[in-house]
Amino acid sequence: MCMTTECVDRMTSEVGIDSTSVKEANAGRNIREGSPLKKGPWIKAEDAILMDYVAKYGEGNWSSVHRRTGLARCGKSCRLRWANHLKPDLKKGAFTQEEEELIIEMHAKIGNKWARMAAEFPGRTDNDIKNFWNTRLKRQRRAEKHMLPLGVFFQEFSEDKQNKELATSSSANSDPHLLPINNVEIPTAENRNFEPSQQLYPPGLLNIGFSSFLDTPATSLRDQGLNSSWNTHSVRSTVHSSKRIRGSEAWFSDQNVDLSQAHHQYQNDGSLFTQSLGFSSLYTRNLTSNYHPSSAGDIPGIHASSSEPKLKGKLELPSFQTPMTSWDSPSSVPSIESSNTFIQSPPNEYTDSYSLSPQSSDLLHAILYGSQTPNASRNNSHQETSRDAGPDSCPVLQEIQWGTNPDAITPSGHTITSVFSEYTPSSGGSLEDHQSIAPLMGCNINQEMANFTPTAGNDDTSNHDLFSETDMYFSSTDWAHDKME
DNA sequence: AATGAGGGCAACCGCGACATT
DNA sequence: GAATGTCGCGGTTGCCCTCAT
Repeated sequence: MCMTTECVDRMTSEVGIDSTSVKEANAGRNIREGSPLKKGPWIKAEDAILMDYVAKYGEGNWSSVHRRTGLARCGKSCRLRWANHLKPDLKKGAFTQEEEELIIEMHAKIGNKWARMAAEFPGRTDNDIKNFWNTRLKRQRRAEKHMLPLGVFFQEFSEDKQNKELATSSSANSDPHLLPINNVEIPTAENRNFEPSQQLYPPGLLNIGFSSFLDTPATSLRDQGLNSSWNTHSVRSTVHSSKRIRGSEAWFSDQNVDLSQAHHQYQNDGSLFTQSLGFSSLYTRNLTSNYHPSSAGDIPGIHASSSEPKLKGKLELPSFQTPMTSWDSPSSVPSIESSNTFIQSPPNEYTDSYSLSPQSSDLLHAILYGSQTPNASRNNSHQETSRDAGPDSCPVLQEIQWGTNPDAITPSGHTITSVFSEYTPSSGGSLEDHQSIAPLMGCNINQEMANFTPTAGNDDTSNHDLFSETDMYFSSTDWAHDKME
């Protein structure tokens, strides 16, 4: 279809739009594609035409915009432009802290349902929220690039131990595709197609203490003032969730926390377990209804010593979150971004309420903002560049120190200690004390790492392979290189 | 001052759901 | 019931700006 000058004149007169402005608006249309429709940035003249059209015909019938006004834009483009920019009640500007917190909470519950989220934010568009979230992911990925390759880290801690312990522990594992970390077996780099299948973890486990922390802007962590004691044994990272959960497994192991016991516990009382970690009841419901772990064996890649029941039921997944049935035979390999999103998007149904319980919200706040930390997201984004990957900004170090800072105050006035106390099961099970929860939260890592004993691959390359070559656990190897320099 | 990296944002694309013919 | 059109959603890309080196 060719929009001739005569056509434009005729149509614009019908609609009452100045034909000159239409001609002006249509200048520079996408000639290359041979399309009568224009692509790319909108100009004011186009906006004016579209606004006139909406004023006259109302929202909708986007496909007729081109027909009725001669505006060389497709209906979809018009709808998008209107919805994202021209709509009168749109709220522009940075997200407030409250909005950010709500986004985080909602994303934890419903995943990448931007439109549904936007419905809860008057004046905000799904695109706004999506961009906001993706920006966080970018930041997150950047932070990951600078984190410590744990192989190096572990080696530093265990060089003096591994030689004498290697013989006994390595003999315990005969699977060449698995590198044991104590009792936890981890697929080696040989399983290149392997991608952690996060949905096979208890959703809440992934969601609190790891991914939420992951979301925390680097400066938010740095600004907690927890930056004074960097040393060569400190981990520098915001760890990818898939890495973090793996680390947590090692921590469980190192803390003599038996995963099977832990899982038994939340099989018996999912709420206790999840709440102990600050999970909302939403996750509890998932744990108790869809997820029935009874031992570490329910978590692929963790090979418990006994046989266990498998996952029951099918978890509802966001569109991109293709379920995988096993660690080494993924039906698809989601991107890192997807993985992140996945982890942060437990496959839960939309619930009747977005709000976490006050207590879990407290813990969420504690995780996200630490001690009276002013939100440092976009306004400080430029301070969060690669410079923040320096020793002073080691997120995990801050996790460690944060974990040792019992007086950190949540926005609602609770100390970290009190929140932990509130959520720590008072008795029974292997998660009965802070010590067992702390590893989940990244606390006391020094001790645990110090206890860590590589049981295989006691050379540089094997660790390196495990933690960086796969691109799934650790995205960067340049940290060690930097460190050498 | 030049340059590259990263952040933020706008817009497009592909796909699926739904309505209409 | 099939074909077609429309709309909405989620994912991705590209551009521009800022900042650090």
